Amino acid sequence: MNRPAPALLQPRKMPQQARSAATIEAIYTATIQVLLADGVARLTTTRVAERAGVSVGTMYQYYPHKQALLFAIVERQLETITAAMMAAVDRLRGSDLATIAEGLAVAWIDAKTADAVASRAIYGIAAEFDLGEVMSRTLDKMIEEFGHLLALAPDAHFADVRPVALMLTTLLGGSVRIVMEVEESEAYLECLRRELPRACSAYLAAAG
Amino acid sequence: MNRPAPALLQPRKMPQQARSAATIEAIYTATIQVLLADGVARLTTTRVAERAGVSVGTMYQYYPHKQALLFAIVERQLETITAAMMAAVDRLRGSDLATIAEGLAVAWIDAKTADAVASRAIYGIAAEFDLGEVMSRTLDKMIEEFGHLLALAPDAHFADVRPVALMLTTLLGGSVRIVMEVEESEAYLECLRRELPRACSAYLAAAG
DNA sequence: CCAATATATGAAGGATCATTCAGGTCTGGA
DNA sequence: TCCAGACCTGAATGATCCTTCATATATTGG
Repeated sequence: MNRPAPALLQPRKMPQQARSAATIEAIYTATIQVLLADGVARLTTTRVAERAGVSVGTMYQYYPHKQALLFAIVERQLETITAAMMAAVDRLRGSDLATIAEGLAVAWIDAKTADAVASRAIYGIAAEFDLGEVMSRTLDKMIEEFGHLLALAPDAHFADVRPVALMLTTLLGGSVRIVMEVEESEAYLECLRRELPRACSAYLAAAG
Repeated sequence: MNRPAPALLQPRKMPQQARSAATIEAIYTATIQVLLADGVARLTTTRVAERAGVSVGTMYQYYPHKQALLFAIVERQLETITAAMMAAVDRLRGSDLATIAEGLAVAWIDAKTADAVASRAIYGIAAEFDLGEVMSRTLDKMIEEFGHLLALAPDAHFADVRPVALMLTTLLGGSVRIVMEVEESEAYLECLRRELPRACSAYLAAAG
């Protein structure tokens, strides 16, 4: 399971008929459901297939192994999050520090909670096999974008934006992550929604 | 693997001779090593036993199942971290906000990196089976202690310390977590060491 | 030195699971 | 309508792994 083979990680073939597209979608949903209901350790190719109302063989038509399936799921989720954040960045270009901090924090929490179910499920996979590389890439892209955004803020001048952008990214990523790991998340999340923007804002002000 | 049975999670018996104490220690070390070298998915009772220079049967004399072993490891690690933080709290009692923020951040990073190897390995287990409850308990204790500490700070008065303590805990826990998840952690960690205290300090100042 | 007890061994049982493949069914275009 | 290729099926295979237990060795108090 660990240390994915470099090759063969991509889907085996692309759907050409409507029917197979539906199948793939069903597999995606089923995987997340199983992940949530039973956890990573109980995520079985058979179980996923069953839940998706599909035969195991069908799964293997699209994914060369279980790893590839999991990997695809993670990738898709990361893309969704990234897209949401890039949109927020665009929206915030030229704003002052406080607005940026608030905007990014809110966008991040929203993106994560909008699909909290999937997000939480994904975290389960993360440890299962080497996602360090994909995660790194995603984080790096965010750090870079955040950096540009900060450099454009009219009310601050950073000697070096990179560490600040990095820290900001870490603050966002980390706090949401912790919340999702804990059981009774509701009240917790409520609190985060109020405090995280404040924390980000305070940090940027101090760093600028 | 998931959803641990409520009972039987504790070690099966305590060592009574020096020899078995050594065995248990060997098993502990071996587990962490295997965890790091091969990942959770490849953590096998046999593999651990082999690495520990012990037979599988011996393992089962102390732990009723693999789960119990993993659970014990996590618990031990959490205790270490908690102890370090409680010590820091004691040391910081009565200090001003900036000192508290700085002190806690540094203590946290130190505690985590001192045993980065174990910590990183532990994160791998966390997703494997339901640690939400243990984690929650640990976090809650920290939040409470941090709360007391903040309430005693001479240079600030909080209407409600709890959300602030919670956010502080989240900031610490989350950022370190992210760093450990990423690949090229060294430079990253370096940055965190400088920025995290600043972020915490800024947040506390803004909240007080 | 001798039980009595603690500790260690590791082959074998039984279960689960990823993956394959030979043979079906469905769909879209000609 | 028909067929080529897309798509689906699911029992069988082979591998891996957790856990047990009958047996063997070590330690300690007497």
